[in-house]
Amino acid sequence: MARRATKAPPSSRDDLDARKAAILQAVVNEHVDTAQPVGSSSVASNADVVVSPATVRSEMVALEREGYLAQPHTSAGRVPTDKGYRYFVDHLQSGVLGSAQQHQVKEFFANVRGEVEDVLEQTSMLLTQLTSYTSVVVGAGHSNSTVLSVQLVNLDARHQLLVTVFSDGSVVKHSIVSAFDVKHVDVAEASRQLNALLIGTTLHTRVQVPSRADHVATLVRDAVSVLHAEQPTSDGEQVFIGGSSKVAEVFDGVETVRKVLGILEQELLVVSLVQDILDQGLSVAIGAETGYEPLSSCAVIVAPVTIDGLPAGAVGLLGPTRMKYREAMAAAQVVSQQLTRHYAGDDERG
Amino acid sequence: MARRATKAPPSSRDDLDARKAAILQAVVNEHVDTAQPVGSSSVASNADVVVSPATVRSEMVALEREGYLAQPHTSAGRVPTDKGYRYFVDHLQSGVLGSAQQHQVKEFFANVRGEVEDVLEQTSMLLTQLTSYTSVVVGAGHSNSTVLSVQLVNLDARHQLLVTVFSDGSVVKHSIVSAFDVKHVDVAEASRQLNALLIGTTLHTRVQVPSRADHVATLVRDAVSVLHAEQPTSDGEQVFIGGSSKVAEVFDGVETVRKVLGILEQELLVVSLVQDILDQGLSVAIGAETGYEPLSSCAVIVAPVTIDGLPAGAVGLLGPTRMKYREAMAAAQVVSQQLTRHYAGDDERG
DNA sequence: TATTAGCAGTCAATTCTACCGAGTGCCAAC
DNA sequence: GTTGGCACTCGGTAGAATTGACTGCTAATA
Repeated sequence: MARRATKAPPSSRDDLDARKAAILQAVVNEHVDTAQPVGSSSVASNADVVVSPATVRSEMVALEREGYLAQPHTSAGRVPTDKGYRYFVDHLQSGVLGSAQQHQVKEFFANVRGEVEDVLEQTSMLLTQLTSYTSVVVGAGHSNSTVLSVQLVNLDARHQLLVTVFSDGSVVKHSIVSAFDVKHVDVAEASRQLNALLIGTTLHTRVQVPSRADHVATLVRDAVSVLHAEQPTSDGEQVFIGGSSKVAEVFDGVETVRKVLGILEQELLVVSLVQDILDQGLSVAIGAETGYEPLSSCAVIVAPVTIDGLPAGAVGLLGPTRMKYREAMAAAQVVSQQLTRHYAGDDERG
Repeated sequence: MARRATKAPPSSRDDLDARKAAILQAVVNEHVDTAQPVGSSSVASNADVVVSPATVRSEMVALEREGYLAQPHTSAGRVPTDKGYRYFVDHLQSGVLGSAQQHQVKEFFANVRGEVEDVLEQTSMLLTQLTSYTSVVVGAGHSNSTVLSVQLVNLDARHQLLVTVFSDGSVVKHSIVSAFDVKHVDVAEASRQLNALLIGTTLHTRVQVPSRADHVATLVRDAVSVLHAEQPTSDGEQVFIGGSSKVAEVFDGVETVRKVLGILEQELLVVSLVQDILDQGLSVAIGAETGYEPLSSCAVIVAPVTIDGLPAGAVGLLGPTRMKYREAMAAAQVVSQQLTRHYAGDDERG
């Protein structure tokens, strides 16, 4: 077990000597291409590997023992494990987008207009087009935004609608059911008071609500509480998922397809999946790293989007562990950067 | 071809005598259950068919000639064609929901609160739970609604947000990019004028915009045009799709799954699919009747939702042509009725 | 000592064959 | 018109044989 290294010492626990690394990379590249287990001879024919198949074989035995490769069955080639992909990704020199794709991205961001929601949704489609993987775009919640305006509107005597505009350009509505018939003048007055109370605050800000028992005060209290109640569930993040049909293209087993779609259906879960990966400081989660068993054969690539240096969402790509990491990561990165720049107060505002 | 009928005359072009009908129904029922071609003997053992397999066989030959059944290959049983399913559906005595499911629906509608969007989304989940099929809920556009309130909000000097509240409780926002720096007082004044102009109108109403060249008038013109521009694309309908992962459960071929998911991704297309079926006065579209080739092995069940007698959306279910029509149609019908009742000005307002 | 060629062994995938059996169409009998 | 009987068809399955892409091991080599 404890063999002494001669030239390139496997310095610590997670480093392979140059030859093993080259072999591992060859295996990953080949397997991503063909979806088949790869054998020693095809590795040996790789330009970066200058030894014979026999040597490759003995190295592969070592790589398997160390958990980077696995063998589906005795007389088959090797397949990368999650750990193998992890090593591959960690030692990947970041790629660049093909020029056609770069052009496509440029063109896209030069031409998008409209509401943030539309831009984000279209961005997700763009990502899917670029990579052929399912994409996710998460828009930030308005927890950092301040209130620009609130307005109470009478739907009928018992039902009011609270419309709040935030500084990030998002608009939310909340309906209020009153226990008493509300007069128009009261709504107008409550609206006025709410504006005075809330403009400039965030959802976190504690505000002093009137404690009187009259109709207007009750309306104001109800409005504030319904607005601030939004907190716990979700911060109003928006999720846009593009190309879920790619799931059926990219995974083989129907069972896998079902499980992955089942995850994608739950938007809150997708948000926290992306968030968790970012929180761990990762840009890729492979297999079990995603934290969700149904995604054990998936890899998720994420890239944060910021506005004025603050986190403001993320873009993501979901594919099989056997995915084209270099290209996909490049795409995610470029798009997230462009998106960041697009909202850097530059010109357009959603 | 022109055979004279003795007892139950096949009155016109689309009617089968009682025996053929019984056989067709038996085939459909069996096939829906087993997903296998159905043979003469298993049909003959059905309680509603009182003849021998040999007789069944000769009838099945006739049914095949008339296009109700098909034979995958010579020595296999029969499978219903789209036409066969169509006959089956047309002559289906409407079923009722199981009591457990009825209870579930009651409970659901007794407890839902909140914004229309949330209710509709949850309704779609309910439908999926009830039937195990993918469900679609389409919320009406606000083409019939009147404007309750409009408000212009300054995001910054060059960007304004137009927030419009409709009588159906929906809120839409539109962003406006100004060619000049806008003062707050101008925004307030424009807001006032817009309210005077638009309250009570629908999106179809022609309004008289000021033709002056000053900043306020320009803002008002921009706001009106951006609001009315919404028309052509979509009426602001909302689509909620639940249980798209069921697609992978219910269809066998990965290719079919991909095609169907590809359709479901295009929300506008889903809206018009549902709308087309309703416009044809149908409640079920089978195979080619859907009008979309990728859905050729699908059936779509729809049921309209009304508010005050006016169409206000629809619920739908998408499954394989080989689907449990009775149960699914019952579910769609019950849910659409409950939804209609729920918004019949009863108590809660979204 | 590291590398390599050679070789025997393993095992999934493929092909072939035979066969079974579900189901048909036809026909003669009822 | 209905039925039982019968020969026929043909997809699906099961088993055996074959293939071939691998491996691990070992002995020779640099």
